[in-house]
Amino acid sequence: MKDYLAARLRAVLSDLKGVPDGFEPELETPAAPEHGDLATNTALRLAGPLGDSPRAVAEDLAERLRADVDPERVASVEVAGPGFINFRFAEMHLQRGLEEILAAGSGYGRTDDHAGETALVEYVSANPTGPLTVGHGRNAVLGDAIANLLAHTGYDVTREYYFNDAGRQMRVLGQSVKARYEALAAETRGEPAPTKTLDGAEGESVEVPASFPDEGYQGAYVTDIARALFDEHGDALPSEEGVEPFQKKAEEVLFAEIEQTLGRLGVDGGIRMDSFFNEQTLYDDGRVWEVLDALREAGYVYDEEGATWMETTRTGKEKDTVLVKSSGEPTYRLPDIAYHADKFERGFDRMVDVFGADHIATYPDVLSALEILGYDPGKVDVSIYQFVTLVRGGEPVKMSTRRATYVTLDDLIDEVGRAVLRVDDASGEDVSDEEISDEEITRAGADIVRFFFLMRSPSSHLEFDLDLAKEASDKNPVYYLQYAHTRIASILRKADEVGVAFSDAPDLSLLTHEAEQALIKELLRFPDAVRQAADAREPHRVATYLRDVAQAFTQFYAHCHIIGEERDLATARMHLAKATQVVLRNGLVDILGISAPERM
RNA sequence: GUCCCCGUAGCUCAGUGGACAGAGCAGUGGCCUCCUAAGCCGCGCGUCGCAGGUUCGACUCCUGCCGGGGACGCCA
Repeated sequence: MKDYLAARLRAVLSDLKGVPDGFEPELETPAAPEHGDLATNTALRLAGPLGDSPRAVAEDLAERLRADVDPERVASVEVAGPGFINFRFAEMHLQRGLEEILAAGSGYGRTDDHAGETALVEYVSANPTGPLTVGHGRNAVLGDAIANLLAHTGYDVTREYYFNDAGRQMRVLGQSVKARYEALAAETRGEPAPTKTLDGAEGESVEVPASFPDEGYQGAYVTDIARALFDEHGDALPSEEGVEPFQKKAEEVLFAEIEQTLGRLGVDGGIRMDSFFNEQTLYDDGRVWEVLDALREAGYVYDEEGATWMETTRTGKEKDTVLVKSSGEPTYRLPDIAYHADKFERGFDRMVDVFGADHIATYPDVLSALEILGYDPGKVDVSIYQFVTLVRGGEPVKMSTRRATYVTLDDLIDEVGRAVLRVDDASGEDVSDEEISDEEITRAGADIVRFFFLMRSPSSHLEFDLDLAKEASDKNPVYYLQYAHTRIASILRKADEVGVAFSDAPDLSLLTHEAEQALIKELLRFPDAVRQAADAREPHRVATYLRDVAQAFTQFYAHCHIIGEERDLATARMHLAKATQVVLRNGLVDILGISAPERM
């Protein structure tokens, strides 16, 4: 409808003299229902250029539009306030819209705005140095939902995970595992293992093997990996030579864990990446050096103090940036540039990077380097999200990966899932009436975790209130949406039992109640809501929208019955309920990645 | 010091330059012989951090300041 009215406005405006070139009419859904179903500010914006008062321009435009517009779609065109033009939908438009929703089914909400275009969404991208934490969770869920949104606007989407298994971090991890392994081997031989003390969590001291790196990873998982190696190989692994076998085993174990965690974090197999891109390949095939040469040829690179620098002062930064250290080893920025160049070479029309706020200072370098290399940085969107604070009992939980004071995503899913299903945390015993499986805990936990990550704007610091998340009550906002879906499922089951059936030709004109009309209008906004969320890369807009849908539905539910009503009315209302279910399901499952249960 | 994000109801947060600023929770008052009350209907709740500016119109854009968080490395 928005598109239709925008087209009619453009047509009417083309008859007028003095309209600025490239003028695009704007249409919005007014906050107050008495201002109609859609409104435009066109007259206000054109009053100046046309040299007339806004009211007069509005009256003129409204007059022309009334003659132009299809009366089966638009019931009224009125001028109001300082010069707004308010449109009211015709009943026939609502009926047809409802039919379209039901006909489209799981395809409703999708548009072909970007049909034929490809997009790459890069997210998670955590190096395998430990389990995924709550912080990674926001990245993973946000990236996944953004990828879903882009797919809904027609993009052919590739989901990619970028990692580096050859850098300093991984070497330190390998050393950490090796130290634990050697201590384990010594202990088994009954030899004393020398130890030393490091700073651990919250100012406490931690005793570690003497060979443990000062910057080593203190998490228990490191010892688990060492133990696994010891169980496999005994103390046969060379203790004097390199860390390769330890690093390799750690990577293998941790990557398997990461994939498993991602697999839990969503409906239908969870988050599944299409591709894992190893930074190391950029070294192996020399691409890193090709990029450096190209930047040098373009005149943006110089050598000083044994290091190689990029003149980022020429691209708007305070300082120049080191690309290659005096050790001959590139900083991470150079492979980042090469990686993005590779994305361009693969021919994507649109590239989205989902990064935490700590990357905010680095990506401008990558974008300006790309521009220097002749790529269009406008094709890259960097979606920055702010950090997550986990709040338990009103107090923030402090986290550090290295010192092992993190909360893993797995633990978060488990803790929340167990709590809402009332499985006793300590014993794992069900304290509810029914047997509860691990799958159910995962689903319940993941639904809530995903929703909490997706209900806020990415630019907003996210306060994850564990106590609220663990409440299986109306306080927990995700249930409001799921409950509306469940309720519809329940009604449709019941209606079937008493013999109210869907019809090929329902009389939808019977849906005249205020609550019915409001609900239909809400449902018809879905494609536009998806489009706006996709364009902004902001999934929380879908969550906000779905809340409005659920609310419109429960109001309809409170006022309008199905069972017990006259047959034709009952049938028409069933169709409306079904259409609502379609929207809730498509939004929850296909975009937010949250389950839409049949029963609760 | 420079840069980025945030500052909206008691709390957590929505709010595409528009018409009297919204939701949930918390508070409070009603509503289950009726398709799940995980619900519905009321009530109260605001110097939209402060001060300027742009605009017919600013919570929204610009500048400055104040407060909270983060980034500024030959770490990733």
